[in-house]
Amino acid sequence: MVTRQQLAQRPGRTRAERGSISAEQILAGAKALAQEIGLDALSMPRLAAHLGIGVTSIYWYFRNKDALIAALTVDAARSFHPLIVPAAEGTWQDSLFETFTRLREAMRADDLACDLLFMRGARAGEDALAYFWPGAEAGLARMVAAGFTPAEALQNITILSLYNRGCVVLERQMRRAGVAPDVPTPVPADYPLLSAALEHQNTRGVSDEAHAAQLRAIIEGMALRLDARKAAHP
Amino acid sequence: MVTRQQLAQRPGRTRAERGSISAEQILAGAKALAQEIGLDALSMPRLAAHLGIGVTSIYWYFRNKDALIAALTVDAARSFHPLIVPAAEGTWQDSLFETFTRLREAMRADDLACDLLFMRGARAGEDALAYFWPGAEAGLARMVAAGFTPAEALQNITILSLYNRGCVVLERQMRRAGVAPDVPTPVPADYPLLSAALEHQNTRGVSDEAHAAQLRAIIEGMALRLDARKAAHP
DNA sequence: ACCTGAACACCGTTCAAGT
DNA sequence: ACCTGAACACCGTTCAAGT
Repeated sequence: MVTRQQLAQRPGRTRAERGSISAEQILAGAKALAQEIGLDALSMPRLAAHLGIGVTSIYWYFRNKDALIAALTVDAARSFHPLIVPAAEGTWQDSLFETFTRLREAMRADDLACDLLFMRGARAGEDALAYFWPGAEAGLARMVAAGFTPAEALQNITILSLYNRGCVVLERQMRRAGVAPDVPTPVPADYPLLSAALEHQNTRGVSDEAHAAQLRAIIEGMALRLDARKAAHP
Repeated sequence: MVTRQQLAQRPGRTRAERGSISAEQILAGAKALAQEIGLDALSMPRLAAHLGIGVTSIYWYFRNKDALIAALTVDAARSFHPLIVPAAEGTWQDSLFETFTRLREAMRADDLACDLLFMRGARAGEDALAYFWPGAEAGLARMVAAGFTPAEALQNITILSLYNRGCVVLERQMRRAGVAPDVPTPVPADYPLLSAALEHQNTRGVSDEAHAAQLRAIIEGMALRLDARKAAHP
């Protein structure tokens, strides 16, 4: 047990010089510490100790803890924007598949970003949203070239985004709860269809194979709908 | 400002009689209080004051706050299980559409359940999962009768569940952040496709119309995939 | 067996003060 | 202008005690 007084009076802690602290440093320290101990465990005293400064010094750069979290959220959103750019080659189907596979993988590898962007976190803000536009526009262009209207193309992106968000949130919850993803769900024999279907699937997460298959199924459905519309109104 | 001492020493507060407190009462009080002030603001002292008992009395019935939250989560999961039952009549498409429309509406009307089941919350536990099985089995049966394999049918349900979860989480986040859902997203003119598509859509939530259209699009894609497979392997 | 307050180690934030 | 500790109202939890 380390009390707050002990933290502040740690040997080797001297008063920080004027100008020796910056908002960027605090933010970087908060990010590193949150990645280490988890967003829930991040506290102002812990952060101050991590940075070797007084607790209240943080308040000169961030109005309160919410403002600090908001800044972390914007940072997380920004770090994901390069992932939105669709591949230069291939069909619109492949492009969507790759983009959303990449996004899920990145999210799964970054619990902090997950928590900030999807779980408890604040919004990233309009400015962070702007980072996503170039990639989204390029993705839309692909689909419009294939025959979708802009509204249909955006609907496709929205569906895949929301599906992916659902995946990411479910997986994050399971990880947080410490549930092993590959343990099969036991189903009583009263439910023959469920039993049959769950033999090679489970409810505690989405395996890479299942995610890939589901993405492909959704995208194939979009392609078939486009074909059907083209056939109806040639 | 009401201090903890003042809470405990409120006039009219007498020592509760033996057997006058029950786990059910505490749970009901916690649920009501959390619905009123929000899950984040729920604290043991606040709950005790709400129930008119001493703070530490809660600990006789629940090992700690996590256990209390877990019980709330199971309760929330259980209250949703009647919503899973598919309608008795109509196509499998209509049945899926109605079920997931109903679920989203119920979730949007219940912030507490949202927070417990999807956001920060713990898992509901395997026993709560069992409540979903009868409805899921009935839904699977519909689709299998239409020609899907059990695995395909479960994939369909999974896709819609994850899509819906994504919707619900996004909407909860916007509500929490106090963002008005119908304010259109401003897009600079550099992105003509996005601008065109966002004229009748927005990024701050999913309108009822958009949700309905997206559900229908996903389900129609499933139907077309089934047709295509039947045509290929008659 | 059941209910309790005192006590403890935390937390976020304000404020008056140092440099 | 920037950095600080003391102080305050919280929080979750333990513990020894009441009934």
